Amino acid sequence: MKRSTTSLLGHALLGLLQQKSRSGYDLRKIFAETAMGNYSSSPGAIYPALQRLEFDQLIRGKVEETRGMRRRRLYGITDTGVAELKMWLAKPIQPTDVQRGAGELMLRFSFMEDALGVSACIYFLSNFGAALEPYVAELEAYLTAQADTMPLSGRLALENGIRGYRSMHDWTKYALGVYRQLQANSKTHTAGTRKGGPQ
Amino acid sequence: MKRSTTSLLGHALLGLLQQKSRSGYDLRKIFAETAMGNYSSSPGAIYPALQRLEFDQLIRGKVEETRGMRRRRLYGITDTGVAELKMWLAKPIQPTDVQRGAGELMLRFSFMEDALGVSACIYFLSNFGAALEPYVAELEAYLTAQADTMPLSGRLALENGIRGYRSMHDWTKYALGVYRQLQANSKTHTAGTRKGGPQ
DNA sequence: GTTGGCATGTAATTGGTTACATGATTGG
DNA sequence: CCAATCATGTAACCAATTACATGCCAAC
Repeated sequence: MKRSTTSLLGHALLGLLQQKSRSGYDLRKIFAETAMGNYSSSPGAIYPALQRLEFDQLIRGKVEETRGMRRRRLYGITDTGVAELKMWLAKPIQPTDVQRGAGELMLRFSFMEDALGVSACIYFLSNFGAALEPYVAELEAYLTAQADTMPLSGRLALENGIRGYRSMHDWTKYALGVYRQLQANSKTHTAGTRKGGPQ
Repeated sequence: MKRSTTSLLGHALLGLLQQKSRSGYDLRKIFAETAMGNYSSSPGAIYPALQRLEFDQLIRGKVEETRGMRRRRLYGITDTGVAELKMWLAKPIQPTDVQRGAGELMLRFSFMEDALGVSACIYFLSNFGAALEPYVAELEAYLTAQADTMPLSGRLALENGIRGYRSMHDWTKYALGVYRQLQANSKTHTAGTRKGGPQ
């Protein structure tokens, strides 16, 4: 057993463990109860994934004894794990990433600020927007070209896709604005306004 | 080998084969080149899936000889296949369907008109909208409750999700309008305007 | 003292990814 | 004839789903 690659779920776990140490159960609850509902959450997925990450030395588990609690294994990220996470986060955006629904890109973005900082987020967002534009254009071209050969429900489904990607594109602009303002603020008053900003 | 369940890819193939008979290569091209890019398209996925469908008698393949073309196996859907497809399309919408990103729901909708007719589409769209509303509300509640405990990029990612679902909700209303109008038209002039409608 | 939720795991099966292999046919 | 593309497949590997199993601790 040599192991080397890390799956999408593995990276999601890495990202969460970089925020703070957690147990497998904590992680399952996050996937089950929070807005990250689009990931597995079943024990048969989480625990093996954690074992793989630990085998690869990306995380390390310690049985959290004492404290009157049930025995639970707390996982923390290692330096190697942080490095792997950063590499994953910093990967350039490929066209296929956006074709496949952009779910992985959004996951990466949600961990990005803590791991890579604000300027990396800005860079990512502008690349993301630039990747969305031609893709939306392509979908629209396909729609106008093929509209009369496809069934109405197929056409409407495609229109939904276009709307979704356009909304995502709008969002990149909005998020860029938020980050640019945050960057400007941190330059004017040298230290203040971490977390929250104006209103 | 008994087989009985059909995967998502299998249902996508069934839906496409219900429109018309196609070869494995045709199907691969559709996944690779059209807006259905969020499905596999690799030969290692398509051909085994077709074999499973044929084993289950949901489709039937015939080598299309003659015609000066290379040998290719044309698959057509069977009556059993149509029945399975209709069952899948008619399944009630579960909350998990929308949490998981609604991709499967949109796939079902895109095949729905041909297989189940306009009134089924209307029924589906109104249920879809009804399922989206509380989910959007839940996400928004989570955002306002947790906004200050999450990193900014996480918060923004969540906002993107909310925007996406809201756009989908708007779309269900738009699509409902299109179908209602189509239904009204087909009642006034008893026969006309199949495929295309006004304009 | 037993029910129910916390917490961790494993085994069987299945399906997808990647990569490779092969042949036929058309176009230059 | 050679390259590209059409067209179909297979094999190794891996990860996720489902379902099951277990054991602790708290509360009633």
